Amino acid sequence: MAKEFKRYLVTSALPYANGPVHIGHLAGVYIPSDIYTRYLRLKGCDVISVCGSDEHGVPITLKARNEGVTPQEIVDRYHALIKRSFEGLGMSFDIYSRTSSATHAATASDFFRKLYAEGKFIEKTTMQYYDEEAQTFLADRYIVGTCPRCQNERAYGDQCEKCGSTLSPDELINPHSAVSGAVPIKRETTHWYLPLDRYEEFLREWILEGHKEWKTNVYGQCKSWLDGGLQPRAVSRDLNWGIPVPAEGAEGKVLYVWFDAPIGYISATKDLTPDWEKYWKSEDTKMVHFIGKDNIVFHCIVFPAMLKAHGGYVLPENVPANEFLNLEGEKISTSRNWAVWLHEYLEEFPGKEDVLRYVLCANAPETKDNDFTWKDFQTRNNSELVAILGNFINRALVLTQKYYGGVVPACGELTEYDRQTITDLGAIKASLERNIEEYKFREALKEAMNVARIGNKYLADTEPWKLIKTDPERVKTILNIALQITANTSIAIEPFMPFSAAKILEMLAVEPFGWEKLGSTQLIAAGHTIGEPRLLFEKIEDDVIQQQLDKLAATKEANALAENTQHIEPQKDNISFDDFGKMDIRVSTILTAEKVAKTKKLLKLTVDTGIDKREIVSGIAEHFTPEELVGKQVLVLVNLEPRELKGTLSRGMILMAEDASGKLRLLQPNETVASGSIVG
RNA sequence: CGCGGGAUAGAGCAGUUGGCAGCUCGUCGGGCUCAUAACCCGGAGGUCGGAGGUUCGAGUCCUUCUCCCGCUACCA
Repeated sequence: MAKEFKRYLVTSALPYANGPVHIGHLAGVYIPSDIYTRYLRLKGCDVISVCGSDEHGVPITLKARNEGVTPQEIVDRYHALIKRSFEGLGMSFDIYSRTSSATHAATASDFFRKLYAEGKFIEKTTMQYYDEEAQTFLADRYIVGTCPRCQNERAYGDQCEKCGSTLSPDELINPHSAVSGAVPIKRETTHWYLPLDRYEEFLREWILEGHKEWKTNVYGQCKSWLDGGLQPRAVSRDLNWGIPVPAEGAEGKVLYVWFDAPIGYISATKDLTPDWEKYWKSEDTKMVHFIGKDNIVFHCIVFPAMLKAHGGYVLPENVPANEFLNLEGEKISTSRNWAVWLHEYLEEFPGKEDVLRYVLCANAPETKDNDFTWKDFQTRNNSELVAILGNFINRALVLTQKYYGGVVPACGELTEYDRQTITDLGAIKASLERNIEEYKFREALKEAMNVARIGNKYLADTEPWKLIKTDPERVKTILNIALQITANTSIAIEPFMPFSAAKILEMLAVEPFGWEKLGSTQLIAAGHTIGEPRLLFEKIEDDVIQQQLDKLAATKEANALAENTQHIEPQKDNISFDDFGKMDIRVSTILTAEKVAKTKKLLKLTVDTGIDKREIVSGIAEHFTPEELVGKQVLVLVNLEPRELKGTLSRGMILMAEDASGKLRLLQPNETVASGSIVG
């Protein structure tokens, strides 16, 4: 049943070049991808691993505008930074390319041109919001206005975050551009669309029938999209940063990043080797995309549809998408600087590349979101890497130096216990292989560490330091086996911790063995002289961890400060006293409060307005618990047009003060007054 | 609103087709003293998110509810 493949093509999600790479990217995508690639190389497979910077798209142009530099300067800066830090971590891409390269421009253009010429696109003209001041069309998200449902003045063109309703830009009251603040106008624009619906049947068959082995999160997501019916998706945008659309009447239009970026995998391969077609166009190539969960749809639905439309390309054999990694309990956020940045880690923890690789793999979010904490980082280093792996290597080497001056003793007759140990060691290879090939890297890493566990147990049980006094001949066999196990650790951990694997080889003064030797007890010949033992890992002390925690605390403080000093909304237009008089605001008492089922933000309140007792639905559930509200006096606008929210008629509005960070506070009289008291 | 994923020992996770709840770390007790106070053995610790159902038997299958994350700007 398992298809035989002659070669492997491994891709890793292209990092977006508007910021550095952080531990979330590493745990989700790059570490698994590198483990997989190194494993295949070690086995002697024909494998290439490609990656590169994704350098187009609106956010980069906005960042450039904010900093007053060109988009090219932005991507140059981050491409260099990302590339360098990947190298520092030992990422073994065969090529790390970029989408602003000439090769990529040509590849992406050709790709588009072929689909265009063959009539694979459809053309649609629509009215889009245009910002005349910034001279740019605006994506839905960059239009801000008042929500027609809850009156929130900072609703986005696609959604109001306050009441949770899905919007279109047309529904916004008083829309303005988030880029310049200008009032946008409607302008006609034409775009090309890839009709994904035409590939629905093919995708359904290929994924739902053909790839039931994909991870549940990936398969489930695909099924959900396919069951919901696919829609045509625009492949072009009105923007001046990107690859120009190679078609009639396409001035000022570029390829949309989602169309452009995955083609980057192809152009990177072209930059790597003239033989690139072998990897992309032979049926016996196994292509694997390493991505994060937010990219599932693009790599499982959209890109395969593109490849299918083009024809001649292989489709991914698997897309092992990971979930997300949190940092100290909170979502990693580039804009809020809540992250551990790879380039900073490499500077602050020199020589500890493998520690990060280990911790991120051992705690990788393979089945659900996980949390990275510095405390856990320290524990894993101290009680796993130092205590189990480093310590075993050190014990074996130090004993050999002490008893035999560094010359490997000969292996004599084996005891039953020796044989059992060798059998246990031999079992690791198959299990390690199975786990890596099933993309279960966390489990695989544990298995690799078991080599050292076996070694520690072997030494503890055989006690050579005692036997040396009574049976020195037996000790030779014991240390020979201990050294063979040491050599095995180097093979087993290489995909995960290449720096440490190399150090072990160096200390043993031997050449790399290759994967197939894993489990062998004939790796080091008797009489061979080993090198000087050095410590493989060092303990990480509390103060080092504390420094990192302090750094994060400082970030948090800076964020809070920035939010408080954010710009104050400008004063609105004057209104007449009559206008003001139309508002009927009353002091009211909250009688009951409960969460509205199936919503995040809504609370259903019963209030005594003095006039009557009425129900009000309010989008404040994220700020107040029902319990703390009951009995409180609040100000209520009682003559607001009633509106139905989630099945309840809401009659009135609770008045709140909202600061720049979006936090809400109740407004109440400074001492209790009778319900129904008029405010004005 | 909808759809997808998740909830299992103090922490982090595994649990294949239903069949005696496991692993790593931590913790407690013991052993060892070659080793970076490291290593080895043993113990304690779980009503498997809540409720209901199917079954001789449910962590696993069904119904329902709650909470977290994603699908939705930056973003893996």
